[in-house]
Amino acid sequence: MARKPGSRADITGPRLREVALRLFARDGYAAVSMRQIAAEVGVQAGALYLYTADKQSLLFDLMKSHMDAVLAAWAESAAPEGDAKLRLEHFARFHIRFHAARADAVFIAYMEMRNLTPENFAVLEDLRKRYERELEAILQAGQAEGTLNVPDTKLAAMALIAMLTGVNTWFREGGRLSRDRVEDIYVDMVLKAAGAQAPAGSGENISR
Amino acid sequence: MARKPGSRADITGPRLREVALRLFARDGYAAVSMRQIAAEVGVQAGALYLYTADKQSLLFDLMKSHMDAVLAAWAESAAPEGDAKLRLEHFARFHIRFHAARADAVFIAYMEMRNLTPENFAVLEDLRKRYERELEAILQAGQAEGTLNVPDTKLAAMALIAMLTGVNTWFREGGRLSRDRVEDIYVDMVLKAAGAQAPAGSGENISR
DNA sequence: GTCTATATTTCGATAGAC
DNA sequence: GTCTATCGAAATATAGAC
Repeated sequence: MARKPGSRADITGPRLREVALRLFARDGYAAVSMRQIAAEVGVQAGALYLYTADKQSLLFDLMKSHMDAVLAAWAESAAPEGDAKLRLEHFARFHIRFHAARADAVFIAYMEMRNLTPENFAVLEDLRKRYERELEAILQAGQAEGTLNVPDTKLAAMALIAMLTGVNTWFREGGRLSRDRVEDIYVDMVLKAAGAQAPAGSGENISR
Repeated sequence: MARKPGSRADITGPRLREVALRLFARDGYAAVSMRQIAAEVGVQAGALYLYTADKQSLLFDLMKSHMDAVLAAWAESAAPEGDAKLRLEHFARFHIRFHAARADAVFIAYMEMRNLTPENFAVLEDLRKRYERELEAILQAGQAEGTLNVPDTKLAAMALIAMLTGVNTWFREGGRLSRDRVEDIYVDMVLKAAGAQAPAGSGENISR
């Protein structure tokens, strides 16, 4: 079986990124070798260096692309204005849905921070904080309005994001609860944790 | 400077474990070499194998010891009986305090699961679930009493633990908020998220 | 653009001297 | 019990042929 001598740069580039994303998420950056990635892409290890300067740049590009995508999607998410309770619910639903659709990238984005060089770490840290501040602004507005009640907006933002991102650590499609049901339950807990006055009927099971 | 030829097994064993815990937490299991550990312990790499069968056993022992310690400390924590709200507050405070005192072990315990062999993974997974079930039992009791209100006890248990454990990702001694203040804020959010009726005065800042 | 071949390091783990 | 020395495998990355 003769090997293909032709150029396939247009598909090898994207393939490299998608394979690396999957393997880094499954086994961890440090545990995955360039040879493993190359084998799954279908090229030799040396060929990968046509598409990435080195292994570190590959990790950084994946993580930066993810954070850029999160912030861009949030900016385009048609957030409601006014009532902070509605804005908080919108944020929670956005976060859960966006992150559910990109489980591998999410996992890498917060598991592999320590494998970044200091310079790359600083860039990602800044993007992450920018996202946190979006939530914090909602909590501050709610506090000012009196529709939300959190003891400390900065701390609450981190706590709520930790809770929401935690969905990814256990949720599997086809389990006991549907994706929509899980989303509703988390939204309920987030609103309560943020001190939103319980909506009518919240003493019973939430609808659906 | 002559090298010590004598036996120091009594201190090298514990030193190995404490160095490995610190380095695994900082750089990740896969990124730390036995040579690095040996260098910090102050022995040659080969000498480590007198105290551990291999690198995998070293990781597993650290993780299992941690989970055993969590469960033992919880069992001895003098949990109150009766009112589920008080039991939930006790759990939250226990969790934050115990985990704050063992940040490295906590970090490893949930970051390095994927680096365990399947057999070792199963053992740790079981211990982790046992701990989750302690919280779930409290939530179920509160649901039955009517003092707590969560849409799904199993899911709420995971969500609350994710939120509480998240403290470790950002808290540093000497920051804007004291350890006790952070604990109070998290307890407040946990109780609210679990649907505990707000205590008198919770509309203002909590005391302290 | 992809290949083979390889330079260079470093890895986990072991053997045998003392 | 710790050392030196080392095995065999695998790592990242590069050089040069085609």
